[in-house]
Amino acid sequence: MTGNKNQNPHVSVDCVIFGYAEQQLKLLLIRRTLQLAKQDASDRFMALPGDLVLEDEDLNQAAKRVLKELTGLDNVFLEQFAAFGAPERVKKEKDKQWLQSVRENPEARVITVAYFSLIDAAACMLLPGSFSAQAVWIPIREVPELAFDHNEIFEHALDQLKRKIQLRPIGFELLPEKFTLSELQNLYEAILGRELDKRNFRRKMLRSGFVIPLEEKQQGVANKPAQFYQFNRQKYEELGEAYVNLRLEGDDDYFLN
Amino acid sequence: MTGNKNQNPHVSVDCVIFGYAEQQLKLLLIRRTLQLAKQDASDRFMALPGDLVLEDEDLNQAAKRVLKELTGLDNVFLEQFAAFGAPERVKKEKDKQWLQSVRENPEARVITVAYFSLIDAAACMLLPGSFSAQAVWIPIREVPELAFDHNEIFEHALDQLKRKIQLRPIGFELLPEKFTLSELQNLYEAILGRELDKRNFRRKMLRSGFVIPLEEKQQGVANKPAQFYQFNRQKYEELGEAYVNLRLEGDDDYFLN
DNA sequence: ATTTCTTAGTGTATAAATGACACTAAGCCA
DNA sequence: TGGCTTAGTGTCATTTATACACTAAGAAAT
Repeated sequence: MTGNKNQNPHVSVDCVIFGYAEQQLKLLLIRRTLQLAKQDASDRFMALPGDLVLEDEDLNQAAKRVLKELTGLDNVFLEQFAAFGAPERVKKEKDKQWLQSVRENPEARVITVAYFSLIDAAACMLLPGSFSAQAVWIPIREVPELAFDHNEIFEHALDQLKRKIQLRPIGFELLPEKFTLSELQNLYEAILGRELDKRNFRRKMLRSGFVIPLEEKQQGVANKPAQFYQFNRQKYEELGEAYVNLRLEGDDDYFLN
Repeated sequence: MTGNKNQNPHVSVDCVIFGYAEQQLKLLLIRRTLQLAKQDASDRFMALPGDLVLEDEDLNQAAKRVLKELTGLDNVFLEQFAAFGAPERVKKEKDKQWLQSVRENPEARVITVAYFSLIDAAACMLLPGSFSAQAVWIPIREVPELAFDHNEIFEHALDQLKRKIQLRPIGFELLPEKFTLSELQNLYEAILGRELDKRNFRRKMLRSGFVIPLEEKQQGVANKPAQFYQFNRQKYEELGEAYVNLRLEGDDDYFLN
């Protein structure tokens, strides 16, 4: 965590950072380590990256700062999605030791504002620097028990992502500049946790106008080389905050008609 | 505001409470009055109902408490939608005097968690009691300059409502138990700020299964009496948090396909 | 050179939803 | 009885959704 001066000890931000690598959706977690290097219970839990908000800092700024310190990335998708403020959320036995080692007032109630972020995992070298901790990518199906109420926050973020991805073309944030439609489909399948029909998926994406084909094709693959595409950022920006129909077939969890 | 003991001076909740009456969508606001009855600048601004969170109180509880104290209503639609935490949000000149009269530490930065609520305005008699203030219903097109960043919070809530109403059948929360389809359409038009085709609207609502016809009809109206309907709460509960396609025609702000 | 393997890429038919549009029905009142 | 007002209804053309199976291209192995 950052230096202690000028922190607001009552409000923090936590970031649920999603990345996509090796055909899997992953979550960026911090492996907590106590300075004292003594093994204890509270050291066993990984946590979402987060920090107390500084006294003169906006919430969004604070989230950006956490993300930047950890990943080196700036100007990536980052959106507030909920505040968590149960009085007992930082008062569980499992978290006590760690809080004592790192907070001036470990008993204080802390309300946290949660953000979710989508990044191209390949484009970010992890900088464990200022967090005095290690950052690791964990596949979302393998997320262990986390510190505080971070499992709840993560689940909430994943729900959010599943919905939002069908209302706004944000999936592209997880991919590199150029990508194939199969990669894009794979990503959607990883997020939604179900398989999609290839032809319907391609039709939907192409008609939406958010993917534009490049001249380039894959090279040196042991099969028919795939066409590369690019995200249509201009159209995305014209969109503003509006929603788009990107609903994909078979989502009984979503639309029931 | 409630008694000062055990408040967390750093976190508040604010409620954007929508009601529907006289064919208009309205916002419930508090007319601030200083105990001292002296006229000053900060007294001119109305504000969203809100309060500091108590030390041992969950955020949702705090919002419920504010709503209950003000309207007497419990068990109504109330949903967190965003946190606002700009450092300067409580530091504008216009709000200073009022803060001094009501807060122990008027300089303190306050992060607020905003909720939006939908209630049947007719079912609630306003109880200005503990707020030492008057509550008033203001049509949403006539909302004046408000205290703090409350205009921003309100606009945000209204956006949210416009979208959400097309993804979940929450419009009914604003109506009495029994209502006519024309009333329902009117409500949607008031929220969305545009006119809808009567036949398409009725088809959509009836097919959705969220309205069920009653035996009863209007009485004593100077025209063909309308059928009464009821909201299908059972189907709503089965829905859980899932989204439904309730999109209405002509929403260029929403879906662009 | 031919075969094999693997992933890319394509089209159609049916069903359902959307959107545009105009007249009749019922009751009250003058 | 006629006039006023709001309720209530149906169709057609277009678009969208869904289910479904084969060919194309390249690399590697024989």
